Amino acid sequence: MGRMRSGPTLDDVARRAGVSTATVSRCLNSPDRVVEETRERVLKSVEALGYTPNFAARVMAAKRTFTIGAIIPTMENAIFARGLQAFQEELHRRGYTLLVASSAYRPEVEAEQIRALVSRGADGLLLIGHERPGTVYDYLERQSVPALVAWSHDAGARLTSIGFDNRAAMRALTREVIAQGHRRLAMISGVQAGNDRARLRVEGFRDAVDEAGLAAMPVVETPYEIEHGAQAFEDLMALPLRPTAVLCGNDVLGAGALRRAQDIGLDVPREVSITGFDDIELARIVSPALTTVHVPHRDMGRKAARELIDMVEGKSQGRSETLATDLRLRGSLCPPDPAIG
Amino acid sequence: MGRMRSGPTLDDVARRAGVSTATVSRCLNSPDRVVEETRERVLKSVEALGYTPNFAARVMAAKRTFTIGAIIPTMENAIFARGLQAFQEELHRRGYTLLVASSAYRPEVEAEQIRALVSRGADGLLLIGHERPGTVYDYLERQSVPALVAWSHDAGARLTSIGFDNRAAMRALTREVIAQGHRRLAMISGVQAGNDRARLRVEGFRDAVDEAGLAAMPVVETPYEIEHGAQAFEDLMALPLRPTAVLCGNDVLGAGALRRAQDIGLDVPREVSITGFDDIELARIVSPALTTVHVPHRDMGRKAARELIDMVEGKSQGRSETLATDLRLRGSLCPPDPAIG
DNA sequence: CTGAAAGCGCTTACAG
DNA sequence: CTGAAAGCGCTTACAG
Repeated sequence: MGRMRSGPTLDDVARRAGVSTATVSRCLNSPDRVVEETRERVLKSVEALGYTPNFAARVMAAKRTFTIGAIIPTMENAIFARGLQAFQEELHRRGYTLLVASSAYRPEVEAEQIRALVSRGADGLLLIGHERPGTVYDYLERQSVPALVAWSHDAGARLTSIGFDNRAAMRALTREVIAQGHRRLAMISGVQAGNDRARLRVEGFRDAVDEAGLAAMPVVETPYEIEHGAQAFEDLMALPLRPTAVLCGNDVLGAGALRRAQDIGLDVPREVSITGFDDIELARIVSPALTTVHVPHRDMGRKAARELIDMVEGKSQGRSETLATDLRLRGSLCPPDPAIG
Repeated sequence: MGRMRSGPTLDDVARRAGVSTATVSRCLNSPDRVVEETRERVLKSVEALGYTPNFAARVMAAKRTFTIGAIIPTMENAIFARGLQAFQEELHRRGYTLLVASSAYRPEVEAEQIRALVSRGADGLLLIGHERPGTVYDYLERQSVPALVAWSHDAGARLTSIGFDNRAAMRALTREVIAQGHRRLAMISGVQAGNDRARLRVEGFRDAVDEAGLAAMPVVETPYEIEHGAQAFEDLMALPLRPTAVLCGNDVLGAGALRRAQDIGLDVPREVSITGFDDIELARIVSPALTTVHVPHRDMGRKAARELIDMVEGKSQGRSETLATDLRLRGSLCPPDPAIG
C-alpha cells in the first residue's frame, strides 16, 4: 500500500559526481564552502538526476524545517484571508514556507491540527485567539515550539499576541450607534464558546449599553455564516419591541442580516441600522455598505510573521503588541427614524 | 539558531516501560500485535512523558505520511473554499491530514509550493487546473507522487482530473443571455495566462457569440478581484456602443461590476445585465442576486479526495470525471430594454 | 576544501 | 508476543 518515494538520493548524486555525500550536502546548503569546480560538477549531477532532498531526512539531521504552521478557524469566508496573505508574504520574504490548516472553530480539531503541524516539524505556529484547553499550551511548551496568537490581544495570556482589543473596538462602535440616537440595540454574536473575539465583542457591546443606561436587549448567538446571520436578524425583527439597530459580531453576519432585511422589505438604514465588524471586502460590496470596525489585517499579518520568526530564531522571547482599530461609518447606519423610535 | 526539538523519544518511552523500542512502536501503530498488559504499561509511559512521535523519523522509516497537499491559486476569496472544505472533510474521514498552500496565481510560486509539499512527504497532491510548465509534471512523475487536478476537466491532460467543462458551461450561459434577446455582449475575464479555467470560459463565450452571428465585443482581462471587476465594468460602460450584458469570468468580478454599476447610477438589470460564474455565496448576497453558473463545489471536493486517496493507496490508476454544472438564473439578468437596445 | 563516520528517531523484516 | 539490529537519507562535528 502506498508509494515508496523512489527519487534519487544524496548518495546517487555523490556517486555520479565522484565526491562524498558530505560535499553534496555542502553544495546545497553552504555552497561557498565548496570550491567552484567541485560545486559545478555536483550541481550538474543534481540537475541530471532531478534530485530533490528528502525533507524528512534533512529535518531529522538538521532539526530545522523553515516551515511555519497556521491554524485558522475557517477558510470558508474571507475573515482571515487578508491577514494570512500578508503573514505568508512576510514569511516567504524571510525564507519560510507557510502551511495552513483549519479547525472549523472546533477546539478538538484545532488540537489535532496543532499536533499534526508540530510533529511535521513546524518551527513555529500561528494561532487565532487565546481560548483553548491548557493542555494545548502544556504540549507546546513541552515540545518547545514557539507559538503566537493573532486577532486578539490579552496581556495575561500564556502566549505572545499581535492583535487588537476586540472589546474596546466593539464598545467604541456601540457608543457611536448610541450617539446617533439609538435606544434599542440588539446584537447578533458569533458562537462565544472557545472564541474570545466573539466573547469580547459581546462584552464591549454590553459595556456601552450599560454605561448609557439603556434597557437590555437580546444578544443572539449563531455561527459565523451568512445564512445564520439572516435567520437571527429575522428572529430579532419578530420581537414585539423591535431594535432600531442590530450590531453584528462580524461582517459575514452583518451581510446576512442586511440581505434578509431587504428580502423581508425593511429599509436599511431608515427602518433599521445594521453594523458589522472586521471590514472585509464584503462590507463594501453590499448595498448599503456596512458600517463596521476596521481591523488592520495586513499590518497584523506582517507583524505577526516578523515576531514569530524572531521567536523561532531565538532573537525574541515574545513581544506582544496591540494594534489600533477604527470605525468605518457607512450607509448601513443612520439615526433612528423618530416616527419608529 | 533555531530550536532543538527536545521532546522525549521512543527510546525514553521504551526505557521507562522496560521494553524495546520495537514494542513501543507496535503499541502505537498496530496495538493488537502487543499483549494487553505490555500495552498498558507502554501507554502509561507515553502518557507520563507526553510523548509525540517525531514525524520526520517516522516518515523516513515508514515512507508514508498520511498527508495530502493542496495548492490553490488564492485564499483571498471564497472561490475554492467550499470545495476545499469538502475535500478536507473526506480526507479526514479516511485518516489523512490536509496541508494547504496558495500560489497567488503565479506558476513559479506554484512550482515552489509543489516542491515544498512533496519534499515534506505529501503522499498526494491536489492541483487546480491543467496549465503549468511540463517540467512540473516531469518532476511529479520522477518523484512518483500521485496528483489530481480539480476545477477543470481535460481528457488529453497528463493528470487525472475531477472537474467540469468550463467552456461548455460558459457557452450555455452565454446562449441563455442571447436567448433573452441581448445582442451586445461583452465579457470581463480573469487573467488567462496559466489559467485554463479563465481561457476556456472566454472560448465558451466566443463560441456562443459566434454561432449567433453577433458582432464581436471586447473581452477585458483583469485579475480576479472585486475592485478590478469594478474598474473593468466602468471601462466597458464608457464605450460608445455600450454592451447590454456583461458576462464576468467569475462571481467576484461580477460582484465588482454590479457594485460599480450601482455607484455610477446604472440600473441592473434594466439598463445592463451582469452575470457571474461559480455560484459562491457572494452571488446570492449582492442585490440583485447574480445570475451565474452553479459549480458543484462540495461534490467535486469530495470526489477528488476519494479518487486521490485511491491513487495514493494504489487502488486506482486515476479515473477522471466530468461533473455537470447548471445555470442559476437570478435578478441580475433580464431581457434588454428595447428603448436602449 | 573534502571525506569518513556518527547520529537524528523511527519502522520492520527476521528470529526466537 | 517481543527484541536485536539494520536501514531510511540526510547533516555535521572532527580530521586531515
